[in-house]
Amino acid sequence: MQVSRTLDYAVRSLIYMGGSPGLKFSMKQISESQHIPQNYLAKIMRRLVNRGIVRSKVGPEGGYMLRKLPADLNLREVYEAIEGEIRIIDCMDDESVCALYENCGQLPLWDRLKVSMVQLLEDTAIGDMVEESPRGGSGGKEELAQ
Amino acid sequence: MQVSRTLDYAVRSLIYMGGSPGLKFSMKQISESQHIPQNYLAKIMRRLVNRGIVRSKVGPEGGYMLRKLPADLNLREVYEAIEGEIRIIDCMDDESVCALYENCGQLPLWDRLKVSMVQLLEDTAIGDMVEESPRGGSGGKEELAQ
DNA sequence: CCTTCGTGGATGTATGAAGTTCACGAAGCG
DNA sequence: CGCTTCGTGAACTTCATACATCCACGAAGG
Repeated sequence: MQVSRTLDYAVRSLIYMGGSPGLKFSMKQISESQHIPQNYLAKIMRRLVNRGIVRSKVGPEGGYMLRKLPADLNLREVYEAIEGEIRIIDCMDDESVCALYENCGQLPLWDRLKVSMVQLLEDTAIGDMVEESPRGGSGGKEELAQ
Repeated sequence: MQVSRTLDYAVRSLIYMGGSPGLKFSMKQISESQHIPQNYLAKIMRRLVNRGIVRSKVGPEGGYMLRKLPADLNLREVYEAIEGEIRIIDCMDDESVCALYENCGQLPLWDRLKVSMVQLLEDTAIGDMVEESPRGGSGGKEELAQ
């Protein structure tokens, strides 16, 4: 019942970027400042790009930009971009998994847990986390997006 | 961010036992009715025994019994017996894990998530789940404890 | 046309969950 | 007493997947 390091990396990166909204960040900038292996970060960023959370630009002066204001980007979107649909237990939406599905007393609990989790994630924006970050995400030394 | 199958097994077994409080169940009874490999169930049951959640009896006519009424056994106890202390992310109580600990904006989120999770688990008893189980846990064909 | 830098896919690795095996000893029963 | 039942404890195997690396490719700016 833990959050993956991959999600941690993604959130970290977005908080960093959210510290200077409107700026563009190279993979190197992000990976070095956030202590994330660059090649691995590349894979994570692609998921965020595919989900429309960040915009990418290739070539010299390339990098990534948030597509939304940090205050409008909630954690549920990020979670789902990285982990896929939220599910607490395998059988949750797929009764073929478990022989006891029809007679399962624990499903309601896991469902309540999921609902409260989704609620919390939805109510939290990257912007909120930027503010809770002592140094407020990135430092502002980045170049302006073209 | 999923519950382990092991925890699922533990909860299942306890719901089953909670269906007939005061009765004793052999490992075979539990493993067969709940579709859990018997040798693996043995390992799970030992954790529940060590945590004082169930009582065991060895030898012929041996088996397991709940030590509490199902209504008094909450899910947090069970969770912690199986998974250890609840933590959403590795760095949660151990700042040595992460270089960014002091400057981390996401910790408050994971902490809120943990708190709400603990709350929910604590507020749910095995007894509640027995009632939500269509057939109400075990069927009542078990022998009385001596 | 040379360099920069993200893309996409293939590949490697290591950890932990899930499951198995087995020798042991407690305890009921004849 | 001796046989059988049945949980105990530890060692061991298997397998999936999270995490990470590598590299050839192509877009784009100077």
